Parts: sequence; structure tokens; C-alpha cells
Amino acid sequence: MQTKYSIVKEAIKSQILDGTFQPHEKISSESELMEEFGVSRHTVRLAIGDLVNQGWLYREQGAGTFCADRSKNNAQSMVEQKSIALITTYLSDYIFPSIIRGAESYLSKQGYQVSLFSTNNDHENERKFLEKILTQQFDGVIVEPTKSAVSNPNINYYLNLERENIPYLMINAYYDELEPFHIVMDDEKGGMLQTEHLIELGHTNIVGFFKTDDIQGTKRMKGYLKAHRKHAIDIQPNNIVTYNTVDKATKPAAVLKELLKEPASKRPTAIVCYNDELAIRLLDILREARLKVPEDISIVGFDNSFMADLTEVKLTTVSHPQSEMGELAAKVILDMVKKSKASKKQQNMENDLIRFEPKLVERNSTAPLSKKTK
Amino acid sequence: MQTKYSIVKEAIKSQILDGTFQPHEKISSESELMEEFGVSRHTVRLAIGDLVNQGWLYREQGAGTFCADRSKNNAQSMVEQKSIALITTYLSDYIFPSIIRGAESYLSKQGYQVSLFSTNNDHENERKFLEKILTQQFDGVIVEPTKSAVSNPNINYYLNLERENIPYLMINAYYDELEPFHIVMDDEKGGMLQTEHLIELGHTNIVGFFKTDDIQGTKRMKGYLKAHRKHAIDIQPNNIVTYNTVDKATKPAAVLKELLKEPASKRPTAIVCYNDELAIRLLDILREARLKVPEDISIVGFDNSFMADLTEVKLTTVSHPQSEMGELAAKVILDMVKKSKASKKQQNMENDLIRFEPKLVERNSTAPLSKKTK
DNA sequence: CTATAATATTAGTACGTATAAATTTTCAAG
DNA sequence: CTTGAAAATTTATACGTACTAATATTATAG
Repeated sequence: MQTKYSIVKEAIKSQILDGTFQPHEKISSESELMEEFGVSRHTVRLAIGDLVNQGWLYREQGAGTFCADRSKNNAQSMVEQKSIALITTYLSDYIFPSIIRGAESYLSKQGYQVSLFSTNNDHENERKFLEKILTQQFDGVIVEPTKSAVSNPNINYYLNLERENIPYLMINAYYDELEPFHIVMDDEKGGMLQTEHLIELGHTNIVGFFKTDDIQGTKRMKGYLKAHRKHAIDIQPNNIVTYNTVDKATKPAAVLKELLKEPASKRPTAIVCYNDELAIRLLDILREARLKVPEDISIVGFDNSFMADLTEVKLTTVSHPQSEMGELAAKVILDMVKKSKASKKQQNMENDLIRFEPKLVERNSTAPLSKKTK
Repeated sequence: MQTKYSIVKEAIKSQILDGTFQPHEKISSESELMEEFGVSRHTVRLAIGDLVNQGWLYREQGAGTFCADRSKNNAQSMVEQKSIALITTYLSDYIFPSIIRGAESYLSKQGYQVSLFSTNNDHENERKFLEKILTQQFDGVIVEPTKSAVSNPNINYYLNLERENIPYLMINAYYDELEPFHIVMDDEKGGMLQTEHLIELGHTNIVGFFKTDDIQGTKRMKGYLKAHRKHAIDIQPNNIVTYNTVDKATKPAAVLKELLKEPASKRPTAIVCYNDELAIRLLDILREARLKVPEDISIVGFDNSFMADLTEVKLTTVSHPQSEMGELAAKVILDMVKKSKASKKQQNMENDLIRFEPKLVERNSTAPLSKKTK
């Protein structure tokens, strides 16, 4: 070994081995090494390059070159995996494909591979997937939580992710027991927007349908209540309808049919829906009951999904970032991955959430309260 | 990846993956690569250096640079992955989420993990994903082909999959140049069903819209033509409209608007659509033109997607197995994986395709030709 | 004191040149 | 045809310059 670069290489390696450089400690910069050894920068870079490839050092542009932590560094890290797990409740329904697309598209561009897991809103499935993720080596995990409003039996698995230094974040909702980084809508404000819009149009008898086994639903309901309180409008006892995953296909429709049997004077004049999917389904019920939207009854959706302007009556609804949210989640998780790779320590994010501002999207499903219904 | 050295790097890697360079074959010398890519020797060496470090190449001073033999290398890193790659054109649109769900759900139950890749119907993306799949170790690949009707530049990658004994199959369509196992609709028959249904209702002036850069579109068009021939009905020259991925958002709508300017006697009385998505879009145009469906004009979709009965006018359409197809694809690929693991030899499937029988789903968008339009 | 803008530092990319060392090719001598 | 020396080719080492991009530090304004 008489080449200059190998002299530099050996010298640095010695300093690592004799403990001069501790793991994650910054070594001399390239220009300092140039002077120190009296060689060109090219030679220094050659030496450092070799050591980086052999796992002795890592470099950070703008920051410096650092001693790597080779303690747990075994054969498995030889294979560059670059893969992110994406757990969602559903994957073919509603706005979820758009969210997934946003994430997949960004991660692909960054050379990452996306593995999909859909829980069908079932904790048992979620558990199985978390086990799989813990068993294999993923760089990061994006989770859309299953039944976020009820207590989650898989908390321990998430804590294990933290222990194993696998970054994760949650979108759309989050488990209250954990305090994960999460990217969500301001659902409470969204619920207020829906309701206030109707109140401003003169409606006072407004029925609200909310799915209450996820946190979005409970927050949107909170917004609905808040809007009533703010405008000092009493809520009729039957006007809050809650449902959940198991009865979502039957209960809201049945309840609405019941409500429509009331005399016209007592009948609600407007409907706040948990989401567009429900709104579209309720539109069918209204059509069957020969009620015109928005003349006879107004209806507001949530999420501004593709469904909203597919129908004859274009839905007034609340915006949801969808693919934008997916993309942001992808960006953030890669950022977390990068940081966790660098420091091998769990990071505390400065701010532990990103909240999207909801906006009302006005279309044709809402109108001022007409006199004739009175 | 837009740096010069990474361009060189990727180019060389591609040539290894597509089989241009066989193991132990000498690749171009540094000076040749300099000319070839118009870069400096330093840049070439950077690229080669990386590839050497990653085990793609090895260098011999004075002799040249050679393609490494990675075959026995990856045997050691066999970690019982149990993962299947799923390449689709789109993932958030239309019926694709359902297909993906069908596959994901089955594969998950079998303990496999699903990695998603969406090409956005772009060959370049398809190539990148195939490279990734060849680089890592997947047990099998399900492909929904990109632009299946035009000649595919990535044939070599598929041949390399065969060479490396990674089973793959195609759904929805297939590349003619290869003869892969594929699971498809009988699209030609589907096109016939659409058209014959209208002919039986008395229509003779039927315009057909077909997307012709995928094989489904060309086959459905074939069915449309066949139905006309069978019933000895001449096709008006303007009644065949073809479009493709790039102009799908504009051309069909524009052409229909033109056609509707014709006097009522010459105007088409029925429309055959490539799929439901297009049918829904054309419904909007018809609504704007104050034409009633199905009284004034009949329209038939294809795929029986969720869109078909979301609108006021429920679409008559042709069934598509969707999630069922995805699930079948999953079953078949696992079968192929099992066989290839057992025999370590490429299998010839007894029958190399599965074809779903299309069925007409009658709803409210088609009606007998009314007298008043004559 | 805090937030922000400007500056400095550090690694990354890319061009150039020159010479050394190992291997292959060529060609002439035997 | 074989051998061996010379020439050509090819990778390896090493110097230089210039600019870019990311990060860290410092100075400044509020």
C-alpha cells in the first residue's frame, strides 16, 4: 500500500479503530485532510469514497463526513432495500386510491418501492401487517389508521416500530394513545363549514349523519355541534345520526327514510353528511321519495371526491387534499427515514402534525331555505 | 437522477439487465464510453466506480471492465421474501382499484406482500419498474400492460424475467410479441354485445368511440365492426372514432359535439363507448345538448364500473370481473411461483390464457329507436 | 430575544491534464 | 509456428480548476 490515497485511507481507518473518531462524530473536512496529508482533494475524495463504500464513514452534503456506526451493521444492510409500507383501511374505495396514488407516485420517483396493505378497517388485519413490517426490513411506514376513534389493541406494535427505529406517520386520522406525527384535515372546522353554510342559507332543521368509529367522524360531528351553538340554534334530538363501519350500508338510509315520513313542517330541510359517498347514497333515497335537491332539501357532502360532480346534482362539499396529502406523506416519511438513517436515534419532530385547511366547494346541492316548505 | 454520471450508470445497468451484457463479457472501454456519452473520463469512472461497488461490474487493469456474475451472489441473500410485484397503468382511476384490491386481498391472505408500481401508461416508467423488479428478488409479477396495442420497447426485460425464472402474467391485455400467460376479457365479444344490443333495438346509425393504443380498444372495435357485418349494416364513415391516451380528455367530447350539429335525420341514434368512464363524460355532453337519454339517443358503456349506476341515468354496459380478475391473477401467479420454485425450470402452462365471458348489463341508457327521431 | 437574510463552509458534480501499471495486440526474429 | 520485444490499449493514480447544492453559522432587523 504505497499509493497516496491508500495512505490517507489507512490513516483514517486507524483513527476510527483506535477510537479517535466515535460513531456519528464529524471527521476532518476534505480541505483539512488535503492540508494534513499534503494531497489533492481528488485523492482525499478517493480515500473517503472507498471508506464510505466499505461502511466506515458516511457523508452529508453541506455538513461534513462522519464516522459510521458499524455496531449493528451486518450483512442485511448490504442490500439496498428502499421500500416503504403503506397501510390503509380501504384501497379501492372512494378517495383512498387518490391518496395512494399521490404517495406511490412520489415514492417511485425517489426510487422507493411501495408495499400495500389494506386492513378493511379491521384491527386483526392491521396487527398482521404490522407484524410483517416488523419482521422484514422497511425503511418507513405510512398508516391510515383503522377505527381511529376506538381504542387500538395494536399500540404495542407501533411502540415497537419506534424501538426498532422504523419511522412511521399517520394520515387522515391518528390514535390518541400514541402521539405520532400525523397529516390530517381540520375535520372539526370542516364540519363547521358544512353546517354554517346551511345555517347561512336559512336552514335550522339540519340532520347530521356521522360515522363515529373513526376520529374524522367524531370531529366533524363536533364541528356540526359547534356551528349550532355559535348561532344559538337548538338541535332536534333526532337530528344527530351516528353509524359505524358495520352498519354503514343500512342504518343511515333507513334512518333518513324514517325522518322523511314526518310531516313536511317537521321534516329536516337540510342534511350534513359524513362524506360524499354517503351523500350520494342519500341522494338516491331522496330521489325515490320524490324530493328535489336542492329545492326541497339541501345536502352537503365531505371530501370533494370524484363522485361529487359525477351525478346530475353536483354536490356542495368540503375539499380534501387527497393525492396532495399522499404526496406530502411520502415526502415527510422520506425525510424521517433520512434523519433516522443519519442519527440512528429516534427523532422528535419539531411540530408533530400538519393540518390541511378545509374549504367549502359550492355546487348545486344546497339552496336557501324556500318558503313553500314552511 | 439527472447528473451525467448517473445517466451513464443507469444506461450501463440497463444494458446489463436487458441482457446486452452477459456475465464476464467485456463492456466498452472508458474512452469509448467517453465518446458514446460525450462526457469526460472522470465522469465515466465515477459511474463505473459506483457500479463496481454495487457489484454490477468488475475491473481488470489493462484488460477492461466486465459484467459481473450476480447469479450466485443473490443466492446468499435469499431471505424468503414472499412478495409479488403488481404493475398497473393507473392505480387510482376507474376499475383499477378494484382489480388491485382483488389481488391484494388474496395475496395478503396467503402471507404475500404486494408491491405496487403504476406506469401512468408510460413505457419509460414500465422499464424503470422492470429494472427494479429484476434487481430485487420478487417471487412473481402481475402486469397490466402499458399501451398494449403498440409495439413494446421493454420486451427484453420480460425475456430476462423468464431467464431469471421469475414468473409473470398479464391481465386485461398482453403484448403480442411475447406470449405470456394472460387473463383477459373477451373484448371482441364484448364489443359485439354492445353493438348487437343496439342493433336489436332498431338502431342502425351507431357511432363507436374506441381507445386504440391498447389492445382492449382495438378488440372492442373489431367486435363493433363484426356486429355490423353480421347484420349487414353499413357503417357511416364518420361513425368510427379512435383516440388514445394523450387526447382522451379532449378528442371524443369534441367529435361528439361535431356529430350532434348534424340534422336530426343524419345524427347517430346510439353510441358505443370504449368504457363507462367515457360514457359518463359523453352523457354530460348530451345533457348540455339537451338530448334525453335514452329517449333521444342510446348509449352503452363497458366494464360495469361503479360509475355505471351512480348517475341519474343508469348505464347499460358490459360486465367486467374487476376484483374477481385481480383475485384470479393472484391465484394463478402463486400457482406459477409454486411450480417454478419446485422445478427450477420455466414452465409451459398447458393453456396460456384465461378468458372471461362478457355479459350485457341492461339498465336505462338504451331504448328502442323511437319514431319521432326519424 | 427571535426570526430572517446573508455569508461561509462542506460535500457533489464535472471538466481538464499527466503519468503509471497492467494487459493485450502486433510484429519481427528465430 | 513459436517466442519475445515493442507498441497500443486500458485501467489506476494523481494533480489541477470551476461551479453547484446542501447545510451551518453569523449578522441583522424587528
